[in-house]
Amino acid sequence: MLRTHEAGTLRPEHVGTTVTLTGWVARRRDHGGVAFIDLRDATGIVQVVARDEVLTGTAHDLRSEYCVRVIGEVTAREDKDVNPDLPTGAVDVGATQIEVLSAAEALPFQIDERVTVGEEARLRHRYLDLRRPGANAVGQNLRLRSKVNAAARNLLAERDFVEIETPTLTRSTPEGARDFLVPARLQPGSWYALPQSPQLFKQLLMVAGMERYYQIARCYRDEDFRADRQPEFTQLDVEMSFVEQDDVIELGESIAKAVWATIGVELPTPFPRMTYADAMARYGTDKPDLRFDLELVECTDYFAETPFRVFQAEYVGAVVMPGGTGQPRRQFDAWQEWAKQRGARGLAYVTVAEDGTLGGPVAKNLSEAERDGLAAHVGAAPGDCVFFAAGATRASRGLLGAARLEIAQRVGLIDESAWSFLWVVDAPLFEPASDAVASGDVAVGGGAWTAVHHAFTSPQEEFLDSLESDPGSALAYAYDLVCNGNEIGGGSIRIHRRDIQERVFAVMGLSEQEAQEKFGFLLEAFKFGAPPHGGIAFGWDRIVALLAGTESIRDVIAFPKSGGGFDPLTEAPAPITPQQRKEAGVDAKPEPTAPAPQGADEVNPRQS
RNA sequence: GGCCCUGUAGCUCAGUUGGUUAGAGCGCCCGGUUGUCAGCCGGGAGGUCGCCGGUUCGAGUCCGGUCAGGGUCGCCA
Repeated sequence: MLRTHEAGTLRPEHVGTTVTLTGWVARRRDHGGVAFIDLRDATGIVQVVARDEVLTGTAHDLRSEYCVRVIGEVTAREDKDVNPDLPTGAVDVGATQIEVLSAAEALPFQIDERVTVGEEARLRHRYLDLRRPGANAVGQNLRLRSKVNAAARNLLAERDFVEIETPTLTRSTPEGARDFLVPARLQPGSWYALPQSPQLFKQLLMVAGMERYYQIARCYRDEDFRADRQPEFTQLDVEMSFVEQDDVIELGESIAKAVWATIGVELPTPFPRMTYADAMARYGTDKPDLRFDLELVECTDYFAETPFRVFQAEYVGAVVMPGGTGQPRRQFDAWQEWAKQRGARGLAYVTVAEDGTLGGPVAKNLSEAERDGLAAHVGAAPGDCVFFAAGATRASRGLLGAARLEIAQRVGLIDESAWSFLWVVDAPLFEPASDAVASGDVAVGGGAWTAVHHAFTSPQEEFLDSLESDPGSALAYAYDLVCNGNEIGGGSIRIHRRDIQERVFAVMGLSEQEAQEKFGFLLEAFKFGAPPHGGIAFGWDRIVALLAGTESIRDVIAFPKSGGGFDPLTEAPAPITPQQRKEAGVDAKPEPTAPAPQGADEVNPRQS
């Protein structure tokens, strides 16, 4: 070792010890005859006192972020010189020798944690960003992430789970997003896909009798990137055989418990459960934030006889903004803009004055009876205002659900220190493909119905008889884990019976032949004694971000990409040479007459 | 793909109604300083105002386009 001690660990008990330290020059205060050097390593900072005679040779002009090795004796500081802000503040290291291990040019930004630096600069020189000290620094987030990984691995190892790696060069998996593609040099014209998740492989591992599998798996999806999305991201992926929904949920709770324990939070289990239908009706979303109580109020029946045209709709709902009546007019206008940004026509509102009379543009359109009972029906107090959405059920609830969050933020209803966990269960198995098409999605099959989760999700037993006659009512053994309004995990019990799988494909309009083309290898495997199985996958980046107390998953990824999938550090993606292009077979023309290799003519309509 | 915001020194930002030589703090460079701890003092360097075009006697400032970044909706489990 090049050192005997670590800088941040020195204490008065070390006084008199001769130590050798290594680290970086965090700061230098030169007084002519004596200089004070803050020496930083991963454990913290200690002050090195260097007299003139030590600062010779290259050590003479020590500058910021020089990497150095210091030999010296730990000395106690006089009382007046103690720095209470530093864990090592009661001691100095009196240097007898300073060796420059590596010089540093002037840095593109300061390492000092108190200096704010834009994200682009930090990403371009991520290695310097990671060097920055401080509890909220990215480097600390990575250390936390490592502990979180270990906590999960420990728990899963205790329960005899097997950590298994699956291929990253593979076929497309049926997750529904666009695949990243890799040309196959040895088969020009054929391409690998990077996995969107290890879904099919982990099911194969169940057929293989591994019984309990997990993996901290990198996943790839070629979609437009958002604040919270990276083209490559990480899941804790788990699959188990011979289990029912409750078993997977119990495991999920144990994992959450173990993981949150790394930040000293003890989660009470079991977590509450809510049905998907309930979540949509009461919160307008499948991932409700329950850190505050506010709920949507169903008003369709209340306005059944309404004279107000806008409220003569399939669905009318409301959400109350406590104290909202006091908002200035332009704020109400801003709410309209906010709603329009979300694709709504607007956001109707009614104010409730202190004397109980209703105001706002909508009030006069309502019948007298409707006005009289409205505040009581929606639970609005004097001074509150009520926002309404009317129209298609799903879209209206979505708007109100978003308004609910916006209200909570503006009014300050959210307890930022709270951890609210819940399971959302009983998700529908299918959604109408028209919904999917309307929302820009493309059905996996050509039928009227498409899978909500994925095509291998098991229907609950009581809906087996009505799968074909009433697909829209069928519920699945599918469950999402929600934390503070974030979906941090989700999974399902899978179909292991061939007959049910075929019926589900049929409802989705997927022919035998198409199914064979897409998932033939899985269906083949299922012929040979597939065990009942199910699993769950956790959004690892988001979970670590929650634990680290940061908004952005970029802050918990060592080398994240910025918008457009660009890596400011390596400047990937980059052009390739003509030679690479030739070898990769990118430009290979498919033989029109040759029989298409398995799956080769699958063109995802979304790609065109 | 739609909408909104931003782009000025290495970093973080200011820049008035369109008007002389574009500023500040930090950092950097040089010199000084024997008890500092975001040291202090003196001096200095550093700018294609993202890019292209337009309006104007005159553009960092106004207009059009474009690129990049951020946010948001669409998309995405």
